[in-house]
Amino acid sequence: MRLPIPWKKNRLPPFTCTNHLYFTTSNLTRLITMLSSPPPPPSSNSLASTHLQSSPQNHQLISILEQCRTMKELKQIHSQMIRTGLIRSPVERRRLLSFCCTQQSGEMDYARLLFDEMPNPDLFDWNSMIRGYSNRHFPEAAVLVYVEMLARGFVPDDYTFPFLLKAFTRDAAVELGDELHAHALKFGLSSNAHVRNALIRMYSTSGEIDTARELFERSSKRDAVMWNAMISGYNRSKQFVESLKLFEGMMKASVPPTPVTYISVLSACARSKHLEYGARIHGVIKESGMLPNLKIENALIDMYAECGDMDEAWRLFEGMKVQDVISWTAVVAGFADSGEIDRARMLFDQMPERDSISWTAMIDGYVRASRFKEALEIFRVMQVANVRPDEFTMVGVLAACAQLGALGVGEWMRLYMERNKIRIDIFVGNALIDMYSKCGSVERALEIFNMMHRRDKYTWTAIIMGLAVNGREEEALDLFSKMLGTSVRPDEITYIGVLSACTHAGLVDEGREFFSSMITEHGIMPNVAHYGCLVDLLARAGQLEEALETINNMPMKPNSTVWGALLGACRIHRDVEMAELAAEHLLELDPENNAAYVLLSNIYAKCGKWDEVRKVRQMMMDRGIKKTPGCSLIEVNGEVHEFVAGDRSHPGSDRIYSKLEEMGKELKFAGYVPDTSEVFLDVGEEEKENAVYWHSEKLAIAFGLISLQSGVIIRVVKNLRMCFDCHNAVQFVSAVYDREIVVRDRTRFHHFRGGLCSCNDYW
DNA sequence: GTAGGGTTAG
Repeated sequence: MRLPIPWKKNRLPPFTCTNHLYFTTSNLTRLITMLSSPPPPPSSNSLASTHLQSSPQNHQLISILEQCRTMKELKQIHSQMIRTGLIRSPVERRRLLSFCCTQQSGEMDYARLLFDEMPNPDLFDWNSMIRGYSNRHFPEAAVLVYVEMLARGFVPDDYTFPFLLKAFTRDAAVELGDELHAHALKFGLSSNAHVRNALIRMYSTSGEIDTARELFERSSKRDAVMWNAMISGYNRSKQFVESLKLFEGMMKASVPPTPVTYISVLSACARSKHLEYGARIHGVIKESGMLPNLKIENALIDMYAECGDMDEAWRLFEGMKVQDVISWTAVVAGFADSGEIDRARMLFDQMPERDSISWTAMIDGYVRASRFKEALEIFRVMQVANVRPDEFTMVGVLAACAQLGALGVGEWMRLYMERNKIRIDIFVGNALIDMYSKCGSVERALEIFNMMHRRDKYTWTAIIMGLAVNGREEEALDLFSKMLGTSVRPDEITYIGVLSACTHAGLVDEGREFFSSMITEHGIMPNVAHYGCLVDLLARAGQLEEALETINNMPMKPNSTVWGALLGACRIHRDVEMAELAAEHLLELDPENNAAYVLLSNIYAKCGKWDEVRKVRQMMMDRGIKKTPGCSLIEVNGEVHEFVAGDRSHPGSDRIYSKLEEMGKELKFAGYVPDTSEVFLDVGEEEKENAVYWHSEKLAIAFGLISLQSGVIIRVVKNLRMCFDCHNAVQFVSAVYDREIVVRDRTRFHHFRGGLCSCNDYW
């Protein structure tokens, strides 16, 4: 079939007029051919139905049908219609079908049954079916009906495509968009404004914003709706500057903006944090006489809140005659974002009505405020309130699980999603990979990665990072080279993952190579974090001088992470002189950095320089600097337990400490010697032993040994780096108690099994 | 006798 399609050749190759194979090879066409069948015989009951309709009983039924509100009522009416024979009237049948397809309460399964019973469905009925599936967000089902319709010899009209395309998700738009566009052209419908706007929307959904723009440009008449469609298309592709430019163009073309125009433009200002422009638009809106208007006011509140002007957002909110759930959510999210999380919570509790978006905004607020347990707690309350979480919600709670290292809760979330039919879309998939990686369950992370159909740079970055910190550096680098074979490009964060893989594995040469190919091959200029990785890589591998040289030659000012990396390596390599230099720079940049003091004193202590240790301690006291207390989390039965060193606040404390004592004996029997070289205090040997005995991770592990069945992996999350003694002790525990233990510390994972650690003592 | 554009969250 050759199609007379006037279209630019280089832009849309699959259906330009030169490609006449298109319709014969496509999936849709194959389906259409497969389904093609002779049309059903014409109905023979039209006369009868005319006769039936006139009975008084049927008149009554028809008027009840007109007022019908629920499916239950509809089904009753339907059965009566069958009894009286009214069902044979095509008009009344159609009314039943329309109800199912267009009403909120309508059911598409029932619609399909009705439709299949229709002797002669016409184009209106086919459109109704398509519209019904579309409204319920079943694009695939809508397309199938469309295909069936073509196979039965019907020709779509200018209603068909807007209905069909309305529900298109990104996947559907990518897969079928071009082909359906070709159909619209073939049927001569593409110049219809409704069809064209539907196509513009569809292309901006599939990411082909330039194609959308081309449709827009090629239109002879552009009304406000078309401008709006194009502006929101740019919003959808996150090209906010283009949205604003287009709005300017609309003004120049003297097309009067509608409320929707302003809502879209304000959204563009909000998301690009363009407060000044937003405020100007605010002025224009005031003059337009469109206010008060709930939706515009909501957009204004959102714009001010996102741009950080909470005073103005709050003023607007308070001045509103009516507020809806969107207005409330915008201020709650605004306060949460600006750091006033408790105020946000207070408002949240006052909300007259909360939907899943409001709950999600609150959950995300807690996550951003690093209050992860509260994020999980409010998710629980959300379920009590019987509000159904969606994909967005799950991303938030999974992030909380990731930070807490709460694998059990994370697993529960995944089951929950399965049971509640929450899809693993690309965002949820990425969040799951991150959660599993940060909980040390890299196998599960890989499972998710492998089942994802679509992967973006965040997907690849998450899995590369996950493998890198879990001691599977080679696989991380393998996946990175696989990533380079796809169309997804790495960004600066991906390279942090790649470089940390090299650091953890001590792959100095490879790391150097990646560092330079990042610049030469991908045009990514290294930032201070990349230099931090490079310094870490060199220093940890013992090339301290070279690391220092790198710092001195950096094109930007080194930050505390960079000096911290050098200082940390000095601890491993016991280089006091270099440590002093690094600490000096570090404290100059960040005088409050308690980790620097602690590291320096650790190094002095290791080298037996007790006078120096005392000096550092004195300095800390003089300056009022306190060591961040070590803190370890362990999850048991879905509850996260928290321990700090020497902690006795846990209800099971007595049992934990006696377990700890027993552990000490067992470990010593197996050859473990406490390594007190890093103890911060200059005290007697016995006290030092106690000091390391009571480190938070040992408490958490003792608790894990008591409360978790044998065979269950003990997983602990620690806020600081593990000390040498704990690392050594846990290796012994894994052998003596035959337990797999996973500890996530500040920088990486340690998987202990059979007396060995996945980090090969290189951390 | 049906329809097109929009806002709050990752």
